[in-house]
Amino acid sequence: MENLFGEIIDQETESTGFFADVIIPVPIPKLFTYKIPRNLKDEIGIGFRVIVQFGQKKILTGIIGKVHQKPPVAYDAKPILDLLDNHATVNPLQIRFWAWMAEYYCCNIGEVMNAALPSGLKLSSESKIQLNPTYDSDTSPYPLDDREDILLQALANKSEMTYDDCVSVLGIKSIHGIIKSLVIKEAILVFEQVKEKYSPKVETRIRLSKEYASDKKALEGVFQELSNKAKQEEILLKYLQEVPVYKNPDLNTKGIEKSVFTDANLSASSLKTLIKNGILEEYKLIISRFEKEEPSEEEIILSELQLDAVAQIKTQLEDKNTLLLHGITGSGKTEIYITLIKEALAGGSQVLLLLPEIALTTHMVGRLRQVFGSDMGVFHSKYSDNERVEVWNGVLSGKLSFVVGVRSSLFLPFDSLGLVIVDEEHESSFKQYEPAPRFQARDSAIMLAWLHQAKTILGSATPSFESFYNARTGKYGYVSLGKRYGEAQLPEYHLADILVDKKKNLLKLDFTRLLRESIQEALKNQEQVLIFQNRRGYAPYISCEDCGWIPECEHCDVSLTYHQFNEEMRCHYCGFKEKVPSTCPACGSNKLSAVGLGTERIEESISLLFPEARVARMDLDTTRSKYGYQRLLEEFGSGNVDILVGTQMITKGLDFGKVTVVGVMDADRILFFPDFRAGERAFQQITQVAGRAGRRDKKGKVIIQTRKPDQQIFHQIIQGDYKNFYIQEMGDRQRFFYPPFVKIIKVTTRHKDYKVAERAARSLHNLMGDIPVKKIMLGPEKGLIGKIKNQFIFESIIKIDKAGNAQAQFKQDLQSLINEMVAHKDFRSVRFVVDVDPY
DNA sequence: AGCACGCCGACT
DNA sequence: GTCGGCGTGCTC
Repeated sequence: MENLFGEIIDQETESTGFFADVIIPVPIPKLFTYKIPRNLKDEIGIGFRVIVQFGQKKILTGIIGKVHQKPPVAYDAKPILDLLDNHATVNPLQIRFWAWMAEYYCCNIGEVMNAALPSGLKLSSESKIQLNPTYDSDTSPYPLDDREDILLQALANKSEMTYDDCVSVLGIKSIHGIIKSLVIKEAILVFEQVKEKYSPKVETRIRLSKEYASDKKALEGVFQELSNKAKQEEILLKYLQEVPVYKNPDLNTKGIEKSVFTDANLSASSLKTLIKNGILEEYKLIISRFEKEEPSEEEIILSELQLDAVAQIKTQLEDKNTLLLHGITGSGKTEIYITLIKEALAGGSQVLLLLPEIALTTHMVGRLRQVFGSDMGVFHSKYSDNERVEVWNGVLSGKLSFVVGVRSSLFLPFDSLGLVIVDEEHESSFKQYEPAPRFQARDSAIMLAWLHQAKTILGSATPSFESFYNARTGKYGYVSLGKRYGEAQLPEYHLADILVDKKKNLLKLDFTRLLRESIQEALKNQEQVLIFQNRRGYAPYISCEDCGWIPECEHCDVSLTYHQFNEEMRCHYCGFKEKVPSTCPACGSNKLSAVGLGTERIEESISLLFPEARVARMDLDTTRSKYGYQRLLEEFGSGNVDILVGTQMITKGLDFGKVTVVGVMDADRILFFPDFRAGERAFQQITQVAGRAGRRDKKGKVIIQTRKPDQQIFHQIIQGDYKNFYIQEMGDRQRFFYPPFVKIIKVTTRHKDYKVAERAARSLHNLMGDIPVKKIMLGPEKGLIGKIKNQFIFESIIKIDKAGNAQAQFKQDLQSLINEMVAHKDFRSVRFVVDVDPY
């Protein structure tokens, strides 16, 4: 600013200038301040999507977090490049929710934004190159080398190329230097192409041109002209048949889908001619990806028990914000939910129902769809991005005031929630582990409800200890639904001792005699059987019978999982795979055998033991596709399958009357998992899968295979004695300082060098010890899996006093410790991950 | 997280 | 000699 005049002007623009603190989807713990161009000043506000440049070249979508007039002092703010919408995409309540989540779960708000916005609402930018129009190879003073020449010639045929295109044209991977050199030689230009990813679904429709639609005479004239053009006449007749415009000219506005003609095998070229001659016209209509369905008028009839529960829920929610609805499987929770949802909607509030992923394809959603029709949004993890954006926009526009969805539906743009329901609240899949934000959706839902001054209902047949504890201490309301709905009775449990059968030589392919006989009987009676084993694949690993050699992953500290179907061994942590060797690489023996049990192997065993039975398997591998799960369910429901083998998945939502036998292959595998929650989970999983047995007219049979049948937990499961199990386990939790008596934070340290990882973990651990907060620290220890993807892993567990703000205090100090550590030159490349309430 | 800048080994 | 490895510093 050399002249005075310029300086004055500059100061004036600065003092009256507007700035925006923008949330950027990058893991950096702050907002970034951009200048708001004068012409956008009046159109912009909190929650608007904007395009900004970040760094040298990246173009990103940001969300306005704050608008102010304070110019930054230390740097020059870049301008906001553009505004994407004329409305806020994210509301202020959401921004508060993001900020809370970032703080509570120790991550950056940008990471929350990344998880929250469907990627269809985030622009992507891609670097592309084009020919410099002023470039002329004949007059250019710079000679090109071979590669540059090849690239330039490839570019001559196209208007633009991406970096990836260049890589494939040249067949080498480092193209940056070549591009840079071409830019210097003024042969090409580099630019950033920004594209909106969401595209609405468009339907091509056909209608009569205006002049014929309302004018019968004119239309008759057309028919006369077409009298010798049979194909065109046929099309026109077809149209009039579908859309009787002469009866009601208004019908013409919507016309019909173009596909009607092609489906009827009418000539496409004649249709084209009619359009060209202006008799018909073609137009595009933006349509919804979701089919319209009318809500039913049907009245929900509640049993006396259910009515009573609804009344209790309402009374208790008068002075409690959160309530636990404890109802065993099949106790009719769905109807209770429907009643409460209807009432909340009638009062003008929005409603969110969270379900675990695997429960989302089951009959409950079907039932809700029947009742609420397309007024209900469904938010799936298997939905495409476009579908997600449509649900988002549906909520934003107020068209959808009720959404059923997985944990990420917490982020939808609700502005007036009245009720949040978390069903199957004990499910561990409500916790997100990777990537950040590592949030617990059930807990976050309670926070979200609080922000909206809404009520939360947690539903479960086997509540998490946290929730049950909160209910018993009066923090939450509590309503219990004791009886099974209808006539169904509790199943009959049997413990089958694997070791005893093995000694007596009665164990065949891992099936005890009791289980085999029970299956046989069910098959005879044409009843169905469920076999539960919470491990997919064929077998956990392969081992050499002679020397005990076990194949391990080269990059991770785990054994490779054996997949029989392609004779491959795979690492479930990094994806490394290898063919099964024919002989043991350690001793040369050819006695390599699979050890352990996966669903795939059980399926195989069943077809050997019961060759006449029709077997199916339900696990992650057989339900990957969008409708895979549903297809299997239908198959089983229709009776085309006698025995269904599966993981966790079969414990949810299977609601068929013909299952009389449920087998738990290996209860010990759940029970002896090295984790304080193992008992709780075993109780939940076994109870859940047992709940699938026996309905209406017949008592079911549940056979639990174990090597230690005399454990108390089995008797509590058999009695359905959740409360006593709880009281006993809680004694241990209190004695050994586990949740819900303390808050747990897990700090993971990762580095490719074992020594560095260990030293960094130790240093941080010691520093954490000095944080003045009441706590117990464990570790740092080598992770349960000591190495993943060539990174060595150490973990510290910190159990923090629940009282006061000890946890908040600790997290704050921890953050600055980590910053200190990372600033130290020895630990610069060490990764520290904080997981709050890791479970 | 990406990405640019900057300083040391094995190759046309 | 250079290409290209990844250490380190920054992003409004």
